[in-house]
Amino acid sequence: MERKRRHDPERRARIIEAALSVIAEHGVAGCTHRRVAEAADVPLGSMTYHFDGIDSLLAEAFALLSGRIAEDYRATLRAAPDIAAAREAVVALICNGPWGGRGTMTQIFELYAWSTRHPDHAGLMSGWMAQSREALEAHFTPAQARALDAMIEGVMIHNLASAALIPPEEVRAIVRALTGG
Amino acid sequence: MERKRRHDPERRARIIEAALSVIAEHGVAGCTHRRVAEAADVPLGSMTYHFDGIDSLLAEAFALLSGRIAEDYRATLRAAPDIAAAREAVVALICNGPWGGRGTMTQIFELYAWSTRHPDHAGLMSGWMAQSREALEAHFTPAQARALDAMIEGVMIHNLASAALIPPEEVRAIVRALTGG
DNA sequence: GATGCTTACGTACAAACGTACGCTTCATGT
DNA sequence: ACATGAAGCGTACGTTTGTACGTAAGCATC
Repeated sequence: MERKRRHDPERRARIIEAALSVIAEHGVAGCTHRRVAEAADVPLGSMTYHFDGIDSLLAEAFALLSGRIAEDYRATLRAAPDIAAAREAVVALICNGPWGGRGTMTQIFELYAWSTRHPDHAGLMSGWMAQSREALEAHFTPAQARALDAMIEGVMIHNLASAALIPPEEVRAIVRALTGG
Repeated sequence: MERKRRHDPERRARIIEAALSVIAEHGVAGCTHRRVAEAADVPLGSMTYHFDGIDSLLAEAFALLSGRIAEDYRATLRAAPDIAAAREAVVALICNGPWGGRGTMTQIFELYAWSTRHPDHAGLMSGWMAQSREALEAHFTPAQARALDAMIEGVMIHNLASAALIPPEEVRAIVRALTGG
């Protein structure tokens, strides 16, 4: 009988990471203890040891996802020195789109669906949006920030669905229209 | 031994309807034959009799959902006699929002997530968006239609997440900005 | 190296799942 | 009234699921 990797401090984090990738591939519907365990290369027993149940694992996974994306968002905008650059940053956010491939977008949809059905975790969605709005308000008025934020979301979804991407030039024009430039 | 309702021509449709409401409440993850059967008040056996499997039931349910929403969309826009009315129709679409309560939005997210993971049914999403874009193009230029379509999506999502709705006045301003009015 | 305490794992179990299939019921033609 | 075929249901089966729990490994202390 052989026991391996008893000491493995990254394990918990690796499980969460694995959960995200399982979600991307199989959705929340297919995110089972066993599948995640295999993806993370940990024994099944580790699942119930590290997490209180599948829902609590999902909650942590989604928290990681939203935190990560919000950070990306913030960083991109913070780097902009003036309004013109900020506008261009927004264009970049939209066009570089789902921050890491199609899978990320799937994860985001699953997050939306899941958090809508779990009022206890509604903060995942609203907090994230508050953060992105706040990041935008460093450069724009609150009303403009609201409009841009919604626009980013909407364009990304449409870009994902219809394969025919809205060209950057057009995105730029929209951003200009929304920010009175 | 008692047998009931052998003759029940609406049964198939009722099952699909029930599937949608189960999805709203439990997500695709919790959409099981048994739960749907109970919701539709039909015996479990009817599930496999009327549908080839759970995925094929989901596909039909989502098709119904998207068709229904697209129709709503089209009808609202078709009723507008001129540009000004069309703009107002768009505002109405956004503000009256999820066409039938929070549950509808959950269903839509689940549809997005599901169809993204099922390439065979990607047409559900892209077809719907094509339809709504087409409806918009009766009144606006293609570029404006794309922008409005994305905007509608984005604002609705944000309205759902953050409880603090974007006021109609502001929506009206955005629509005006996007359509050069 | 023996002891005791913490950490982590293997495994077993009940519940819930999707699905197949034989049998009942009904409508129809005679 | 009866036969017959189609339609629809009840049930049972093999899998997969989440989770609990006894037990083994690691580690500090002596």
